[in-house]
Amino acid sequence: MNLEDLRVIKTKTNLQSTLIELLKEKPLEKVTVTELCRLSGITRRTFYLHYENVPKYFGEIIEQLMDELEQSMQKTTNYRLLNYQQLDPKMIHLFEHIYNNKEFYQFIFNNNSNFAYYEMFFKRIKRFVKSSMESMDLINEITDFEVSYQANAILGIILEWYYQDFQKSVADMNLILLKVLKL
Amino acid sequence: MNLEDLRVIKTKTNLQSTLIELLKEKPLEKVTVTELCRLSGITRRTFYLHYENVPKYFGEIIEQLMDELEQSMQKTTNYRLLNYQQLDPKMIHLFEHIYNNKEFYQFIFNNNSNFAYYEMFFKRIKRFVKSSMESMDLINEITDFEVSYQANAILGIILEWYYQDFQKSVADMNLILLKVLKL
DNA sequence: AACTATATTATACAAGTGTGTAATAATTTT
DNA sequence: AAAATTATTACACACTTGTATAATATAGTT
Repeated sequence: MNLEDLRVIKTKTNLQSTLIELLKEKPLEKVTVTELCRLSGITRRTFYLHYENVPKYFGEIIEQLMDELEQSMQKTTNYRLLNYQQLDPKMIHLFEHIYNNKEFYQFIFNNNSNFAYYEMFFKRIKRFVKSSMESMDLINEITDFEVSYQANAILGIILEWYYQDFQKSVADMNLILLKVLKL
Repeated sequence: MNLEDLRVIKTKTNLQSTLIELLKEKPLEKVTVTELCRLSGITRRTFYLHYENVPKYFGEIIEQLMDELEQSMQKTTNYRLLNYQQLDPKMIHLFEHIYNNKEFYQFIFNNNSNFAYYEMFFKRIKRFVKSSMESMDLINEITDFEVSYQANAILGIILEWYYQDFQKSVADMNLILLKVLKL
């Protein structure tokens, strides 16, 4: 038995590319299932066979982005997030990934966006922060509150970057994070 | 000329109380304008004369909640958020307010929620953190990045509290915040 | 109390939503 | 290559949405 039917793959890739195209013209909340399907050349019925609605569907695309985010962060396996003393240039990968995918992160932080997207982001950062903390501090137990605190703090910086329209360079963001962690 | 017509006040209070009632039965995304208006005894046309749609309308109610939040925080004007040395019992007002309005905060953090609600929350916490930081540190300039970092960090703790279904007591949360800020 | 302003209603319409059913077509399995 | 499986289609249905228009009712103003 195959993992995915060829037909399914075809419909899904069709849908995804037309959605990406549509999002260059209009915000997500203006994309209707009807239009998406008409442009993709598939029936609405088929869409609903796979997904609930447009925002939930977009959530799947965001999950793909989050996989890439995680890979970016894992490039810096041995980097210690809270080791303020030395600036590791590898650390730059997090902000680099975000900058390279600005458009998607703008959808996540957009006013009409779904909170679920933010949560996906949050969860991945938490995972990264947790392993960073654990590799640093082998003595004490790290609580979920500490992890959520640190992870969401970093997200706060990223949010601020977004609010300032990604004016700051990736290198600047790197320094800002280090400075703020030291605080 | 009056600030608000009596008729307007009547429709708005009607709508609000029926919405609150409806939200005890079903999630926000299942509330339709049609049902809301039928139960409120007003026409759909009237609803659209005042609001855009149900989620945006609910945003107005959240703004009211945010006003209450800000009042709670202002009760502790002289409390210094980052003064780790002494635990001020007044500080409890923040978590107290959240606990007393659990149901609303569950709507904000809910998976199908609008990111706009989170942002409203974030903005208020930022304002509080900014003034706290400014009253502490009169020498250095405080950047927006530092404020967003601290504010969202606190929101991270609140989010974790929500994930753990508000099991921890208000007093516990108070201690957790202090401990984590000291970290 | 009469006049003016405007909020609300009644009604209608084109469009989109989510779901059901049976027929058809493409893919996988044997 | 034939059979079995299942994704997709075609069509239909009740429902919701957002907007338009004219009539009505209710408030505020003089």
